[in-house]
Order: sequence, then C-alpha cells, then structure tokens
Amino acid sequence: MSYFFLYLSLLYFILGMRLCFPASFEMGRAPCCEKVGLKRGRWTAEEDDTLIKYIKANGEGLLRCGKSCRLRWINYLRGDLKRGNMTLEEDELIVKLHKSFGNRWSMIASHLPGRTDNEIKNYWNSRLSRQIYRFFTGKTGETQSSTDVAILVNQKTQRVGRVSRNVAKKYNNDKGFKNYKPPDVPVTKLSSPPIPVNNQVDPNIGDCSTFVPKNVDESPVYDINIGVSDEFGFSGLRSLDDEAMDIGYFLESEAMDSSGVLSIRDEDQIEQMLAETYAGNLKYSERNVDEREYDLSFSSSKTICSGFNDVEWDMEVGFTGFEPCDEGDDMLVWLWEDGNP
DNA sequence: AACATAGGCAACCGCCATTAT
DNA sequence: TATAATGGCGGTTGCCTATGT
Repeated sequence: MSYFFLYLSLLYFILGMRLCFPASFEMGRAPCCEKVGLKRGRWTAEEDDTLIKYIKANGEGLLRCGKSCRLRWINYLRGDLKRGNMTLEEDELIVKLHKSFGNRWSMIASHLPGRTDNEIKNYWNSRLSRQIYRFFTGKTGETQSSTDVAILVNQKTQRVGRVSRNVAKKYNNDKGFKNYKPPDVPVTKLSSPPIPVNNQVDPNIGDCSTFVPKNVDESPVYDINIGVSDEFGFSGLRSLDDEAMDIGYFLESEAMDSSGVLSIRDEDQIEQMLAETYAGNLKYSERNVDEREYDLSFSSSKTICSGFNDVEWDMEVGFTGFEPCDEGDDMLVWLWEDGNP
C-alpha cells in the first residue's frame, strides 16, 4: 500500500471513528457532534471491541496526531472546498471584511463559501496586505475605495515593486492598518444623543416627545444595544454585555466620543464613554423575563472618514428598560435624522 | 548564470475555550 | 471544583518556486 493510501486509510479511519464514536476523541467540547445526533459519553464494551477489531484489521496507520489530520481535512481534503484563484468579488469581499473584522480569519472565511480561514489568511498575508501597502503608500494621497484595492490586487502585477513580509506586516494588524495615516480629511461631527435624565429624555431633542415610563418605582435599568449598518451590507444589534455577538467589530474600531466626534476607540473606551454620558441613569443587568420591555432609541446616519475609505455609518443606540407596565403601551422611538437637532 | 530575496502555501505552534470526568 | 483532553484559531515558520540584480 502506498504512503498516500496508507494516509487516507488512517484519515478515514479517524474520521469514521469520529462519526461512530465522537466522544472518544473529544473529551473536550463537541458541539458539532451534538448537532448531528452522534453518540457521546462513555465507551461501551461493544464499541471498544469494534475499535480493537478495526485497529487490528487496518493498523494504527500514520504517525499523525488527530490535530494534524483535522487540519489536513479542513484545509485540503474536504470536499466542498473551492480550488483556484480568488475572484475579483472574493478579493473585494476579503478587503471589506478585513476592514471590519480585522484578523478574524475564521469569521471572514464564514462569508466566503469554499474558502478556508487558513487560505484567506495566507492570501491576505502574502498578497493583499502587500498590495494594499503599495496602494496606500502611492503618490496620489487620495482616499481610495476598497473596490479599487480589489481591482488593483487582481491586476496580477505581483513582482512589481517588492514589499517584504516585515514591511507589509507593519501596516497589517488586528485593527486593520493601524499605522496607516489617513489623508487629512475633516471628520464629521455628530450631535449628541438624547440623554434620559430622571426617566425623561433631554428636552433639547427637537420636537421629540418626553418619555416618562409608567409604573416605575425605582430607577430603570438600561441595557445598551448598538446597531450599525454600513455600505458593506452588515447590520444588526449588539449589546455591550454580549461578547458573543458578531456585530461588535464595528465598535471596536469606530465610535463616537463624548463630544460627538467619531474617532478610533476600543470597546472599553466606548463602554466607559457611554457609562459617563449616562452616569446615574445606567446600570447593566440581565433581562428580567417577568417584566415588560420598553425601548428608547435614536439613530444617526453620517458619512465619515474611517481612515481606510469613506463609509456611511448608520448608528443606532437603543436603551432598553424593563418595567411592570400595562399591555399595549407604546414603544417610543426617536429617529435622529440628519441635522436634527 | 548565479545568487539573493520575495512570493506562495501548507503545516505547525501555542494559547484559550469548552466539556467530560 | 479541579483536572485533563480536545477543538478552534491566530500567529508563525519552513520549504519550494519565481523573480530581480
């Protein structure tokens, strides 16, 4: 038997065993097995016997650990993988996703069917980052769009003007071009959001109604949810308490400071800023299912300079409180239009 | 033509999260 | 509750090829 078939034999043995007896290989987490209804837990004598017979019949195979086999399968042998060069659309999408996600390769890969995180990571590190470095260190000094970058990457002029790994790496980090200095473009200043004080909205908010929750016998507890959508088509809500949601990446790179100016901030800074802004009126808590929910929200849509390209952000900050109020109460929503106040 | 170096890519490393025991 | 085993994933390395000088 050739080495190749010996290898495949072991691989399929391992995969087969995993399908039959997943728990044996996963003392740790095994969510995928749960999803497909496979067995977990202690091995039975019959299962042990089956395994022993299989080993005796097929041998222990290659001297590869399970982790190595898994990697080989995930990145190369899996049947649903795309082959060949990245398309222009994929290039563009990777650039855009990296702008939003940073180096979260698995997250980026989840948006590109048939491409693995490793493939995208290699592609980025070996090609895109260098190309973008050249792009941004060009002589024009003009703000370019990610589409332009993708087109540039696809021009396949790889060997023109070398950029070493280390040089390109300086401009590539988990925030995306942290060291890149954007052109000196004025940043749009946004007006401050409505501030609930003593359960009332700031009266300076134009013609918005005053919000007075009913039946509140103590200070309401607010959760902060921030929803963002942009030109890339991403949108959604995110609670600052919920680290699991994917939407947080927006706020890890862009946020509004206390004076209403959009600037680079990390999540802790954002949370601190919001806590200061709503000091005394804001507490974080878990949802109480025994109480009814009310929402306050405002939104703003502005075009800003993000440092990478021009992005129109729709930012919505919602305050969700819980109070024992009557059925049918109106949910009050303030839509914060451009120029208002 | 020879050498040095960048490019491309697969695989490994190490840390962290998760879960069974 | 502590520990061990394992998966997930980003960072990095190593090796071969391609290209520039």
